Amino acid sequence: MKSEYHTNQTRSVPHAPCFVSSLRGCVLLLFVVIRWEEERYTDGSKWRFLEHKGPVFAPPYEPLPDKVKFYYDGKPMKLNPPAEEVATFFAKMLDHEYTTKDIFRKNFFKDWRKEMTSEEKSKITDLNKCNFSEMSEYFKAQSEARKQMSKEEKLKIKEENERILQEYGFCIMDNHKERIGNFRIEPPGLFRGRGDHPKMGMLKRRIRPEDIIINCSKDSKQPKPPPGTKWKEVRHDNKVTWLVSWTENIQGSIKYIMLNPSSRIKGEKDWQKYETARRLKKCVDRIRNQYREDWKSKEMRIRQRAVALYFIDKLALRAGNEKEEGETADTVGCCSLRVEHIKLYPKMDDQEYVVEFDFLGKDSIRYYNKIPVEKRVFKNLQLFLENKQPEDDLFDRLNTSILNKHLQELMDGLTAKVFRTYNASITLQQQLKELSCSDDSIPAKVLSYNRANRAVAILCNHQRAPPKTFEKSMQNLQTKIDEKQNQLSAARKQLKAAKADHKASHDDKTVQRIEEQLMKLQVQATDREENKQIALGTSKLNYLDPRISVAWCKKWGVPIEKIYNKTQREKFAWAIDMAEKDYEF
DNA sequence: GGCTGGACTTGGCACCACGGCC
DNA sequence: GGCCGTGGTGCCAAGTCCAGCC
Repeated sequence: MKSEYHTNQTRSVPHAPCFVSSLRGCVLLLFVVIRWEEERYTDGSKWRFLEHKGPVFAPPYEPLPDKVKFYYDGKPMKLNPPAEEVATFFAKMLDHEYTTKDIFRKNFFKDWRKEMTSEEKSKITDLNKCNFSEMSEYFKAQSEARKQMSKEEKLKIKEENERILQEYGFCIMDNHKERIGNFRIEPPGLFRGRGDHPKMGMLKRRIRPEDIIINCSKDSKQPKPPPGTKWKEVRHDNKVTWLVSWTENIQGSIKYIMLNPSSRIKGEKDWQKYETARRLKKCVDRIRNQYREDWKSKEMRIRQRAVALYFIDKLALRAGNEKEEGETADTVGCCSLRVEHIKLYPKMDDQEYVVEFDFLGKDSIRYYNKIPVEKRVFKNLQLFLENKQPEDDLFDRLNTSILNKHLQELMDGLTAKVFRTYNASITLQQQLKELSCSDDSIPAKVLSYNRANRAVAILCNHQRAPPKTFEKSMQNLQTKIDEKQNQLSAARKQLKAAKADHKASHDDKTVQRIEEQLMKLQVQATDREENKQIALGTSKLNYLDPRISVAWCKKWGVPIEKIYNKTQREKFAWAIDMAEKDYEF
């Protein structure tokens, strides 16, 4: 069996017919087509053979040493292991703001009490009387000790991790050895949602083998549960891509272990996504004309649909599914916008028909934007707002399902999120065309690339909190620039003097080298400053057709390593193989 | 047509290994 | 050789979308 496997490293065979363009030999070409035909199942199945070793469980709880005490109402109290474990979760977060929040404390205390013995329960009735500080100190000391470990000890841990990775981190799917994404089961702890989450502080319970569903092929060697335990179920469902699943107890949703982005199955899906977006490019004008027409429709539902689609297209808003109230943080997308999230200004400064958006989107990231819109859109919005309360839906005749059904009719495979992919990728391509300059040095070209990437991140509202070390690191960089400038003027002086004396010419090069170094630093500073509150990663990883970047690198002679790190190159191996310098999205 | 569960993608952030610098 | 800053990575939450059910 083993000799048939291709590892990621040795595999040079692309996953899709388009890869053919980058291949030279006919024999190889034939092989690609056959292999592709073989693996692209028409019956909806995702694989024929799947073998893996199952998940790695979180290490069991180790009770605290007796000297580390928990105090209730000033008196030491030894907790039983289950209650003690949950207490340690809280103690570990003591420095975090979370533990001061009412909801967090309330949820935690309620779930903690469930783990107590009846005796503990009757004693511990008020979280405010609990003192976790000794526990907290103990964990801080432990993490400090970990940092102070000797090289040998650190190496040993590293080797052990590597061993686990080798054993559990790979699977075999249809003749390929593939890297698994997240083969470790999430450890128990306190749930921390994002934003104002009503469930923050609840206990995320420990996952046991009895909770685990294994998915593998019948003819594979099945993973063994830890001694003395059983899996919940072993199934052989090749219509799905996951290897392991379990149900988490906070939302009752299912969690999965799936393959790494570098895997064939993920790469193919990614490629498909961008192909759908490219198909949208071909018919986007038609669709835009259509929704503009629909702004005039007699039917309210059609007008709403058309205005919502306009926002999704123009502003790259997310679809906005309905959410169960009280289960999650109150966030919205386009279809779930409420009256309170927009304000209309017939005139603002020198612009007409301005809409102001202010709402919390995915991950409770604020979306704030003021944009002028067409008069028709504006009038429609006024109509939608009539006789409504702030908490009413802006688009009361619309939801994502209605919208996506409509989109499906306009183009096969079209959904709301395709617009985000399309607009992100087309923006990158346009920006790169505008910003790139052949006279630029490599660092300047990379800055242009980052700026194009940044334009997309801004469009998609990918924000981040400024890094905690931002100010300091900017200062450090500025110091370096100042030093370099001094160095440069010194070198220039020297050169001038040398020239006057008709001395050696190699000093010329020294000046040049310093100039380059200085320019590099200045570019770095600009890039970092502009990037203060913008996160580039998400768009780079999920929205930008990597073939645009690969082609750009080839066209402008920028090494791909300057744009994609190793992991990203692995994820985008298909694109690196495929795209030539003239690739057009 | 609404509801729900399931599968899969997208998202920000904390943490830590690693490389550069003194 | 130790310190410091940072990029990369893992973590895991939170979206999207679809199928199947009634």
